[in-house]
Amino acid sequence: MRKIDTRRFVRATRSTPRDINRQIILNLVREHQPLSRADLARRMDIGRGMITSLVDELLGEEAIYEGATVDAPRGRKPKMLYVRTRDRLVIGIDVRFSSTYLMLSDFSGNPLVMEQFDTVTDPAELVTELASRIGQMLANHQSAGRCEGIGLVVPGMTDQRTGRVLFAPQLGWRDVAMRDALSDATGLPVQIENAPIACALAQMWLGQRGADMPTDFVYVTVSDGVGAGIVVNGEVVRGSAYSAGEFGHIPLSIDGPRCLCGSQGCLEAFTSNLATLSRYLGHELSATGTRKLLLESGLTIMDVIARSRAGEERARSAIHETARYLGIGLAGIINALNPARIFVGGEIATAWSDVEPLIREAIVARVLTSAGAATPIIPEPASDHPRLRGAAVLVAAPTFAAPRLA
Amino acid sequence: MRKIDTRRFVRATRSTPRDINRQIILNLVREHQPLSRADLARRMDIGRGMITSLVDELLGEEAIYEGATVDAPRGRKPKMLYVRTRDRLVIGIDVRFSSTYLMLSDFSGNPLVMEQFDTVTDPAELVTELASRIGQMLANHQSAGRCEGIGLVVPGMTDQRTGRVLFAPQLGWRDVAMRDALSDATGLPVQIENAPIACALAQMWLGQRGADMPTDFVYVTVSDGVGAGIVVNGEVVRGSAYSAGEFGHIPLSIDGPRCLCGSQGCLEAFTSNLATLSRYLGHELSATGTRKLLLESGLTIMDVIARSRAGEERARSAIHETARYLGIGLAGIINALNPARIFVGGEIATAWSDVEPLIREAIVARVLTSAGAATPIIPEPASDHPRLRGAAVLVAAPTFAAPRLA
DNA sequence: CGATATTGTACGCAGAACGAACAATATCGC
DNA sequence: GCGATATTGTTCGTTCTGCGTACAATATCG
Repeated sequence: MRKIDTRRFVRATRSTPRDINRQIILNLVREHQPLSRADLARRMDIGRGMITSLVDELLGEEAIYEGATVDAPRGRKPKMLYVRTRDRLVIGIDVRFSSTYLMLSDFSGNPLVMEQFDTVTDPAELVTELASRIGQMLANHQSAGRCEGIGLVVPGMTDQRTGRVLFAPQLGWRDVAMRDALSDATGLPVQIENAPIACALAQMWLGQRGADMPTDFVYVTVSDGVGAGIVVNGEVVRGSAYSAGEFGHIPLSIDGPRCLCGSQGCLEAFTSNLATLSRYLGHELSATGTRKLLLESGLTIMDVIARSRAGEERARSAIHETARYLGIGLAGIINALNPARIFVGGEIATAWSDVEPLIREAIVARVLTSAGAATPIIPEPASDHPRLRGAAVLVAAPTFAAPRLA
Repeated sequence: MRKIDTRRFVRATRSTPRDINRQIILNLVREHQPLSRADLARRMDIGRGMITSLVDELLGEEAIYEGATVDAPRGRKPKMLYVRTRDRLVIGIDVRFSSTYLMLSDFSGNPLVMEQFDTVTDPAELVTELASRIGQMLANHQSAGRCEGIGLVVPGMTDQRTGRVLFAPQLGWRDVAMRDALSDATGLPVQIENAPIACALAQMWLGQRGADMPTDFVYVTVSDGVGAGIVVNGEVVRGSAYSAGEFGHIPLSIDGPRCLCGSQGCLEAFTSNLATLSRYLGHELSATGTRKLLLESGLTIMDVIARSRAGEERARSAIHETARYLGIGLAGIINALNPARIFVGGEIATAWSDVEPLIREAIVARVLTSAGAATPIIPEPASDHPRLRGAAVLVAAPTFAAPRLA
């Protein structure tokens, strides 16, 4: 039950039903392909004539294509329909603290090439570097299809409307007009998005087909910081000032360790990779000190995970403590939002069999309802490149999204 | 950008544009009345002919009515349109731990009568008592209009679909089919809802007209428990198992005081009325002990607030500590969801001038962004009867809601 | 080889948006 | 006082499009 916003509603016109049904067909084909026209008519409870007309429109726009006629037990054999994704290309970009990742993929997020280079933190220089690499990449794969846009994922708050990065502490960016800069440099449309939200979008649009993706879920990313992409009622939560999902800074223990944000006892101060590392090193977390120490020791979170698996007690205990605190944080999410699923991304996903029981234990101890305590927690390894897949979705999804109405 | 759910979509038919535009007109009149047909045509960017046709339909259904023709500086004088709410009645019911409140109101939530009686915790007996009182109430006000339904608000988790109260700890209810029982006993349609969500709905539909109600806000209720009604993208968050909004049980301090839920250091264990009272009494919070103690002493939270305002130091400090912890909890909400506003309901709203600075201080200390730290926190006194207004909305709002589509 | 089943297309009807013309009702300039 | 102008609300013909029916195409089965 939604209230109509009387200041910015979208009224219906004569072509509204057509737009809606066209989009439904497109999505049905996308998720249940191959489908014949008759299949669509049955699923939509509509005449086959109507389907013919709408499918012709989609075929004309080359949004879908007709495959081979297929065998049937009786009667005329149907011609199957498929969405056209293979030759519609997207550039996905994932800017991270140390490295920037670049991917050329199709509309389904299947990668054609991937590149990686050291992040240039100056925005103008980064745009130049990106534009040159993108030009090269597209030139090398001209035959694969036409590139329809660029999806740029940054570790920070973004404003979709203006295309600006509002604040990205890891890169030292504040109010940078990245979308227009990159768009001007490449001549391609650019979409920008915050990393955890991009991961959530990737799950929403590219998550396991067949099984149904719920309309309420949360994607928690644990890396240098801790963030969340929240999906409620099938839509992403951006917040009124684009800062929703800063999940790392909910309080866990008000007189806990000092957090890099300046506050105290934030979830992030217990469970971020930096927190785990400083716990392992027996060192207090601090903005300058910890990074310096890590740079000197050359130690990464993957090392600690490896040592833990190899049986080193100190590493094991550092990881386990992180898991316990993460479980407490997830319990808070479950009590507050009751999502159908929680995805956990980041390096900790590679040690899942070790940490999962501890996370679950903390959840069971703190979640009010038994249904909530059983919420599936699903790890997503970095090898799936969720951020880059999310970047691709930024460009591809608007084609398939429901029309905004009323 | 919403993804279409390919399993339960709603396809458009020939009458879909009409349904949508009809509903937009209804809402425009509701929120900006009085409006003429020509006003509507301008606001909707549509021909006046179309408006005539749609308005005739609404007039036929008696959803709106035509008022007097009004003066204009030039030309033909317009006939103004108004929504019909005065003679469409609703029974609102608010079941609480000790008392149950009953209200007969119109579709705008304006009360005609209010009653109050001691809560009967046995569901069957309560239904009998309610049915008898409702029958009497409607008989006494037959001339005021027709009653179109009952809105029932309970302190616990509810399932809209089946009309069952899943769990209401204060009443000791578990899986009780309240909707059907009350509907059978009264012959009226019944809607049930959880208390904080009902308060949020009341704000959404009946909040200050003129000023625009944001599409993202949170209503936090602080009474015996602490709960939240969350509104995101203009829709209420119910959660995948109907348990969203249990905000009282997010962790504040993992080795804090024991909470009645069995866990430790929940927000509720710091800021509920029971927590404040036991802090004032210098007593530890416990499920049986605290209630017993309060029953013996006869002390209520309003007493403590009164003593605090009168200058009693121990009361002042108990209230102030509650305010500080509440601020930390609200900071967590702001970091996680970034709502445009937060409403705070419950007895603490009556001491707002005392607690507001402390709440704000805690928020400023813990919220990441300056925009977030400035989030308006708005108290709503119990005298506004938010739960009962929410109950009325449960029945009235579906008439005005946007049609579900795609 | 006709009966039956199924897919996809063609076509006529009807519902509704759209736009233009028109009737109703007022003020203003002269 | 009267025509020019402005504004509101209605009517009506056009056009788009959903919807149902009929039909063509294509296959299997008895």
